Amino acid sequence: MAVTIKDVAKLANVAPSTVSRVIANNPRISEQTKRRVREAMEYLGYHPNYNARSLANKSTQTIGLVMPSSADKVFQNPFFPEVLRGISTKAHEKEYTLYMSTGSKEEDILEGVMGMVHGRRVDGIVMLYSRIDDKIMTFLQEQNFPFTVIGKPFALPDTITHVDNDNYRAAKDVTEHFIEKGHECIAFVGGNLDLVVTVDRLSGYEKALREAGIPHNDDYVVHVEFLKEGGQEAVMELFSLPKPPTALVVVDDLMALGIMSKLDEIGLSVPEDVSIISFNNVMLAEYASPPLTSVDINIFELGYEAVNCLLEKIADPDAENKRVCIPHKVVERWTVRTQTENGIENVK
Amino acid sequence: MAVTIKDVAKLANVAPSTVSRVIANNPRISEQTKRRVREAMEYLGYHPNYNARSLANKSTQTIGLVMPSSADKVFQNPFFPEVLRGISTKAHEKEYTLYMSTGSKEEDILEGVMGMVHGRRVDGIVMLYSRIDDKIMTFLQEQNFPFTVIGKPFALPDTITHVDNDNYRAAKDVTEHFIEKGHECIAFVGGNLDLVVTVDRLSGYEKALREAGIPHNDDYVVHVEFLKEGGQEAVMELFSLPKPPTALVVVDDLMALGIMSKLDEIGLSVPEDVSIISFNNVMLAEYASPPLTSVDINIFELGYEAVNCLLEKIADPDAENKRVCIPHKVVERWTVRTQTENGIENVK
DNA sequence: CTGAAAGCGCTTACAG
DNA sequence: CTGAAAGCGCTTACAG
Repeated sequence: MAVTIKDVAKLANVAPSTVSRVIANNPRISEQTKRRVREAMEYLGYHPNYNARSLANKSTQTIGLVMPSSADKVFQNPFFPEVLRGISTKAHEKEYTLYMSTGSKEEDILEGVMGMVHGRRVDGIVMLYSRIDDKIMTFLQEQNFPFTVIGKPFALPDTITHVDNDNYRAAKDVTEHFIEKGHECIAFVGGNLDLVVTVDRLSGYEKALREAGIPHNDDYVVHVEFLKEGGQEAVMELFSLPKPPTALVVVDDLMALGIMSKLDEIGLSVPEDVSIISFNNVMLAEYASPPLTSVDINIFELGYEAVNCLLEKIADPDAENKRVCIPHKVVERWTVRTQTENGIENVK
Repeated sequence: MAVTIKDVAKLANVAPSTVSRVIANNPRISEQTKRRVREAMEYLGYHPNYNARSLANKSTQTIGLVMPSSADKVFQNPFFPEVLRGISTKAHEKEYTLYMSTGSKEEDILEGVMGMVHGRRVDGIVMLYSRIDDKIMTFLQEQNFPFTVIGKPFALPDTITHVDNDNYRAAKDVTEHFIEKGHECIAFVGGNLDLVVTVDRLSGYEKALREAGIPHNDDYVVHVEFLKEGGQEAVMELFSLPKPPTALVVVDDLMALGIMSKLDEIGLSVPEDVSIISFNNVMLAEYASPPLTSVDINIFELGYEAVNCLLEKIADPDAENKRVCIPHKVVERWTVRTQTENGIENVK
């Protein structure tokens, strides 16, 4: 069997409890015995058994991650590696480790999450997405288990600590940007309406139009599954309209790529015929042709802060729930042009 | 405190050991008491504590994942969500859960892995990449800890169970495909030479050339970091050559996208001026303009099989190490054309 | 500053 | 078919 605290204790001529204390670096142990014990640990190649530790002190030093269903198209979005990077970074800093949900149906994932919390496998959970009426979120809240969500919880956002962008504001900015450039036929291509981020961005878009006195046109709002296939559908719908839009607010970079590829196919060019701004500013945006103007939502930061908040919550479960807002910034590249009565004026 | 096996035992009027047995569905317990115990569990809302269980029976039902450094560009490759999907699927089937490495320097990751194995946090590990002289792989092997790698271990591949494509063959196929189409100036754009996959594909490429009697040209082999930036560098190098290539074997789809975008910039068109075949057949390949001809390496399957093998290994640690080879298939789209003395013949 | 003891919540021979 | 007991490897009051 592996070497245990007892073996170390014996060799160092102390009690197991003393060994435990030097592991915890308890200040009440003399430097001398600490040294002796440490030598023994070194010599024997001792490593603590985390299961035993967790069982004894009721803390696991690990946080659970709830991803969207791996069957879901969203899962493929480069958003996830990037949030993961943020999450992983903060977790590593604080010496927490990561536990991942599995399963491809919501039921299965929920079961897994129940296992995490009831089985005491994790100290807290971060949800990497936020959708309306999510059973997992509901469960976590019922259990009063420490958790944090990336995105805005739809119901009772004040009850749940979350980190999000101001997606309403961001979409409004983007839409206003188009308006300033002279566009009036501005369409919104949204993703799954279950995703809170979609509804927030849609309201921002609508608000900007209203403020500018541009009548809302139902035909200009289309919702498709995230990702590229969706982009293509969107093009079919929008550009068979009698009066197609000249500018597109697209909720996701990948979708925008899909749109651009389809546009190309039907002989329309970006930005000459249609301008596009999308969201996320994923690496790919820069390498599209032409490079995509996109809203950088600081994905890394979203992940980083989400575990930061979670850790605070674990340390003090009764602390007030908070909302942290990660700033966004539109990164201008080459998919927006000024709209004039007839034809190209300049490309910006 | 949470409800434990003792509470259930008391309510059901049996010994804790009996409860434990009905949880394990031990056939020696009568159906009657099983029912009684289950009712008690249901009534009390009992859930087993996994830490206690793991401690007692020395098995965690979880597998550890070693990802490349999150700081590494490779991490962003859509390859990873897709392997993860395969991994997650098989793990879920067998009721295993997933544990993830964190950290961005190799040192840190190694430390994390040491924690996993020594701390008995996982029953086995799958490495999601394979690079030359990898400390983590060496460690795992020294410890004789059950693990499996996706890709081919560089040293002593017979000693380590792994699942891989026949990358040598695949690259050879692709190169021969170009040769059949009349190309002679065929370049190879590889990734990081530390990655075993790069060296395998390079040899396949070289072999095909040799067999066809095409002299090897050092200038036609360039290595850059995976992903898009790399693609752009590659273009600069290759197309400032006195005699630039007419066909490109590109080791990764994203890199190919970068290449295409750069080619576009300098006024060369695909496939008219240069043909491209890349690897992975990631979703994006289909939506490039023009859609990329790419080698589908069955990423999902790689992940799925990797955990399958791992589970076998955990069940029988002394079983022979094996290599499973996942088939590949080139998916023809629109980036390859037949090369003639002068100009376009047909696009295929 | 250190030790003896109890306990964390399970599982698993051993007995009957 | 079921129970009593020991044990998995730690931690943490309690005492001194």
